[in-house]
Amino acid sequence: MKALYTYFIENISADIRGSLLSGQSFRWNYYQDSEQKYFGVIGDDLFILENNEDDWYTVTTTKKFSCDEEFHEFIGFYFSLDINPDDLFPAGFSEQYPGIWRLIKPYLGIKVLRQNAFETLVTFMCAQGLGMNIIRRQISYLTREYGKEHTVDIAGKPFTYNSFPSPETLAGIAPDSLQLCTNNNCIRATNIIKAAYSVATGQLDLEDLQDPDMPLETSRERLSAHSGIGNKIADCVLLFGLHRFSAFPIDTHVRQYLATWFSIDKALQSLTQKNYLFLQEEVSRILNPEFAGFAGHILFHSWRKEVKHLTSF
DNA sequence: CTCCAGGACACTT
DNA sequence: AAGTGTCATGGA
Repeated sequence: MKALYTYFIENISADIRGSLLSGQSFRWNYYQDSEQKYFGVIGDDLFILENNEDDWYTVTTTKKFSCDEEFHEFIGFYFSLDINPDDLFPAGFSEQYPGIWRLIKPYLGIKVLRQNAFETLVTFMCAQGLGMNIIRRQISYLTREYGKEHTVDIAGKPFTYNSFPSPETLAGIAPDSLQLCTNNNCIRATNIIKAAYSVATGQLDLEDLQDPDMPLETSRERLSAHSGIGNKIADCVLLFGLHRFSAFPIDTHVRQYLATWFSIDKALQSLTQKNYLFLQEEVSRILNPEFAGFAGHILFHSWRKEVKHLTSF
């Protein structure tokens, strides 16, 4: 049974809810159905974030920090607080696209989380061609089935949660077993097991890919060399799991907003390799290339919420 | 029954 | 190299 520790976040300038529940992680949820309280797992630790007032949060966690400073460093890293929000969109963006700016303004506090690379890799391999709700369910199955279980005493009641399964664990299971966690898709289960094996054996070194000095194209090629990983999933892993904020994944929603908001007609044509790269090139002229993916995630979420009115997260 | 969901890949030109 | 069709599965 793990112990709990309490820390405080004071005056944080970030949209915590939006960051946790905008489809970049599927490991966070409302706690006890409270809109002000979120819980999730980072590594082997449970985190419960409770919004007190405005930008103040109480954090209850199984992770013991040696001091307050270490806690804030951890939070700052996870929520990318080191990234200046003013750098995300180029100067003049709000004047050039006032209509879009009005829609995304409530979401400018959303941060791209610095998540674990392997988790992100598996998560987005699962996500292919599925809706958010189903993805969430699959990841939940996956962690419950193969992740190490922990129990913690919360107000006298035992609360269980699971770590994300390790590469070694996933590498060693049978496809027809994992299939339950991949919407009964055996091909996808096989691909995930292969990728996990590749990570477990060191053939795919995710630490390497995290190196900011490695060209983005090289990182992407290393990832998409694996079956089941194309441009889009590779870019998602780069952005959400390898902390490469320039990586700009293009999916069905992104295509829609590129066409509607930025009048890029080619966004609606078939997404061939050439067209995919062309669209990224176009985007690099609209957004700040260094943070294209970061800004793109804000646009993505705004589009889903404000235009499509989707409630899944 | 049709269409959609944070696509990938083999197979023609 | 580039474009086109196919695959896969559950949910609305």
